[in-house]
Amino acid sequence: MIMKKRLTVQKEEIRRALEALSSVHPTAGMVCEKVKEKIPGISLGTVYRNLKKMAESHEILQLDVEGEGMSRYCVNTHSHEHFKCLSCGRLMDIHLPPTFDVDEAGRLLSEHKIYFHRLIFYGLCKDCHKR
Amino acid sequence: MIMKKRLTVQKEEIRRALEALSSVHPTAGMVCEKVKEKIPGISLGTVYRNLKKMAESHEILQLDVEGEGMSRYCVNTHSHEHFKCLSCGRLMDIHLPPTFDVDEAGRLLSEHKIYFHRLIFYGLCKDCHKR
DNA sequence: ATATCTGCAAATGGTTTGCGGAGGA
DNA sequence: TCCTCCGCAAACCATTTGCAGATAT
Repeated sequence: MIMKKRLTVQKEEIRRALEALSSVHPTAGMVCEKVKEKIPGISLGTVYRNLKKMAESHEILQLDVEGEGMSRYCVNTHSHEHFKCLSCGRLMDIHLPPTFDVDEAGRLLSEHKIYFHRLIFYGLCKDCHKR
Repeated sequence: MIMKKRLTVQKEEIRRALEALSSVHPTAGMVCEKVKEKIPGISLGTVYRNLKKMAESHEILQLDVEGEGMSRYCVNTHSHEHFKCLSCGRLMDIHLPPTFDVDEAGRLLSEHKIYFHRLIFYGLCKDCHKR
């Protein structure tokens, strides 16, 4: 049972939107709005379907932030962590040094086979903290 | 505007259920079923309302595991991390050594004020890995 | 006494899905 | 042509909420 993947303009634009919005870590709805600039007729269902496939194939990250009722998506698959500001609500990237290997620490401290992790910090961002 | 808290049997039993089910990291529905053994008439709405308050006041942890459509709850507020087995689906505790200070690493590597974090590892648990 | 809490049931809202038609290979 | 993908709209389902009565203090 071979499942051939097709390249559609919708899929391309969804990826493009994810990249354009990467700094805000968009939700499915935000991605859909962005794609509408190019494809006004795009449907939210299509966006969800594609995001789900991309997340399952590890092309993108799906982030479930505590307290938010919806998922955010991240095109940056390079190892990095996230920070959520409890004041302004922004979700930002944080890069830990390679010497601080989270997965490796988990492997050393448990007998499980660890594939990947999700780490989100919560607090006040630099800007909100100053005020 | 003072909001006085009342002690109700529902609240007590919800906490008791959370403790009894702590090893499985129960969902709201599971907590409700457990409480029904003592209070058959308990409503799911009451369970949700209490869990939400407890999570907001940091009495318990609310865990949003990737791919699961619902929250899990954790009474253990001592510092620890979680591991989700992608095969059997179990969510387990992992204890990292105090020397591996996740929050401190975040503070050092960013200019944000970090209050807490959520870290979940994904992979194959010891049992599933053996098979 | 009275303000909070509960049970009930309806509403909410993000996400999924069935279907018939469109379109990529 | 064939089969996957799309748009549409309804369905799903975890969670929230309005209301009237119950209850803790």
